Amino acid sequence: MRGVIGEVEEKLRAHEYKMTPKREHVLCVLLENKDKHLSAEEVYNLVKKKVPDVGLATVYRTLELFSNFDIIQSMDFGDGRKRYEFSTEDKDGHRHHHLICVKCGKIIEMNEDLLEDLEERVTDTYDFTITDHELKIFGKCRECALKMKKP
Amino acid sequence: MRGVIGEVEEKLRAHEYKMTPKREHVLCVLLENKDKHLSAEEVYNLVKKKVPDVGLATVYRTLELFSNFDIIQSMDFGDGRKRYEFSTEDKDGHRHHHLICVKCGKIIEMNEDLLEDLEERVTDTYDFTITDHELKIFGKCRECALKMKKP
DNA sequence: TTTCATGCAAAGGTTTTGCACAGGC
DNA sequence: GCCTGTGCAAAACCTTTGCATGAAA
Repeated sequence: MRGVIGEVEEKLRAHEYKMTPKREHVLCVLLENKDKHLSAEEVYNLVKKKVPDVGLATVYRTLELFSNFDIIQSMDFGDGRKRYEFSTEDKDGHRHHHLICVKCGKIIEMNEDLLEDLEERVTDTYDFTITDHELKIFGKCRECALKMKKP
Repeated sequence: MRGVIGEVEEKLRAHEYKMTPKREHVLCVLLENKDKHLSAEEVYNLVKKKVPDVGLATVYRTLELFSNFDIIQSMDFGDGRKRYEFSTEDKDGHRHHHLICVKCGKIIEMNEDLLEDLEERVTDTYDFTITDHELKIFGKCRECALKMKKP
């Protein structure tokens, strides 16, 4: 885990930014919540627990900074706020994808890269140079699907 | 084209809403810009050209109304505002997908439904009942890819 | 007359920005 | 001392809501 912080520090330093204690706390919160998709305010509240004198603006600025260097990813599930997640990209730099339950809002991650052949077809058909893709699948998770059967 | 307006009118009436002149203008603007992905404000400005006394709130309310009845679709390309498009869904109710040029912002539509086998795999693996999906592919369009070669 | 639609202005929620101060090199 | 990072508050931005007016059935 320490190693990750070091890596990020290097990435930042390479662009003339420093790894400050506040930034480290933001990063830690994101690392401790790899499975979640935190909003800026959620990150803010979690950081505040450790460092009460942090400002919301700093959190926003830090998230933007991390996002610019692909340390974290910002995403949007259509609820009016951005959500952030520590980047666990594969070697191709692709995001992983999400199953979004329209009933309970649960978000399930798919780590597979299932779109390779699709990419090929797109590249051929549209003459489009793909750098990334994002797939959201909406539906009902098992629990909610079961609930629906017994109303 | 007239037929479309009639269809929408029916859909609305089925839910006890009326097709008013303002709503019709909003619909027309969306029909006339099927290929674009207009923001609420862009719709507002276009409607204003025809009916100067329209209010922004009405446009928002109308877009919300149409959206609820799947007459139009709202989507999000990550630029902080929702965009709207007249629904040209296929029979399965699936959205079509988008290629988003990260250089010029151009959005190219893919009307194909390329994800059928993927859906099967997801259903099997995650026990997830899919109702819809949304795929965004980021990259460079041909023009921008060419520009990049001669800097 | 009763109901729904609308314009305007205000409020709401999220994110960004301006500015002065603090802190490390 | 200089430069970056930071907190606070204000602003900006998109969207929603309240309310009184207006149109329609």
